[in-house]
Amino acid sequence: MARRGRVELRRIEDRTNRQVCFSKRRSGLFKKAFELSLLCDADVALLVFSPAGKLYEYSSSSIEATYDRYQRFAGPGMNVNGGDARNKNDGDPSNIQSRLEDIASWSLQNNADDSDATKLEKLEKLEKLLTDALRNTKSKKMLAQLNSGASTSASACAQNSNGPRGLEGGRT
Amino acid sequence: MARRGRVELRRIEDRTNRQVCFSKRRSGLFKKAFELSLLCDADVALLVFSPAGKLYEYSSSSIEATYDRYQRFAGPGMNVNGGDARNKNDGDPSNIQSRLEDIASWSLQNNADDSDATKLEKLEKLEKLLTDALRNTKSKKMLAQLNSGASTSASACAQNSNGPRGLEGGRT
DNA sequence: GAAGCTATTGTTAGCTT
DNA sequence: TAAGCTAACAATAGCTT
Repeated sequence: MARRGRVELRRIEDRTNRQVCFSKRRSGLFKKAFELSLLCDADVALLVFSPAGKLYEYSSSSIEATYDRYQRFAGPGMNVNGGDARNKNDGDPSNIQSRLEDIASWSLQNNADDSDATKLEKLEKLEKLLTDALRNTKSKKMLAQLNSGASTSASACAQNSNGPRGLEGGRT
Repeated sequence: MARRGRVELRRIEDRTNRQVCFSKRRSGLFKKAFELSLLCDADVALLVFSPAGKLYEYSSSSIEATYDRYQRFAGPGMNVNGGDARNKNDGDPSNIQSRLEDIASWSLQNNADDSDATKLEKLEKLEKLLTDALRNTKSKKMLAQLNSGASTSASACAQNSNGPRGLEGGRT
């Protein structure tokens, strides 16, 4: 039913058991890595080689990019380098971008384990949603274009958009 | 005393809260990584950059060695598994749909107050984001289509080869 | 603003199918 | 062999100090 006691922290000797444990814990580890990057806006790169030599990877941006960053950071006696080239809109000006990134990220993560057929189904649904959203946006854009004057009356509006008011009605 | 409900999977907006969460979860993640490598005899490399740019690393052997191994492995074939699945019953598409609806709703509401010129600017930005997301989704879909062998629906394959970063494919 | 507490959610070892 | 179940264990969000 359930385990008898605490987990012993040493190599699992039984081969089958070790493989099953690897599969389960790898799954959990990748989930945790993903959650950390999403919740806390961290850059995470994770490489795992199974005992059999099979590779599993996750990265919130890309393995290569994160490793490059690591080398610049830890390699030579590089200076502090707190900030970096990445321009994450931290002040959540257009929070839309963050959320789209979240969706893409989540989608990728979530699809990784499915069969290709199931994955395809989900992706088709997502594609439709995005297509609809895009069509809707284009439509509104056209309207705004007409209203703002056919010719480009580029006005100097502050690009300061406030946070996502009314967005917090979160889903579970 | 304790949390009210389940954790929302989105970026934590409050900075202090995000920092505390980062610290706690980072600790948990590294522990899990260590346990995986020990229990299952796996080679694990983990790089984490905090939002502030601070580096945290763990590797069962060495970051460099594992990255070298990764390059040799992923270089030619590009057959790599990404992260793993999450709650299976937590309907994937519906969650995505909710979030897209949130975005659309927010966009609509948020744009109401703006001048048309500003609105136009924002909509153009949103359009670009959606276009990118759609292209990315089509890419992944095409990949899934190829892997699943049979084409279930008559959707045309996208032409862009600008695939998503983490090509997932190998399932065994 | 770090450290400790605990109710609550989340993970998983051993089992069953 | 893989997939699903559930009791037991572990992680942690919000709180207090």
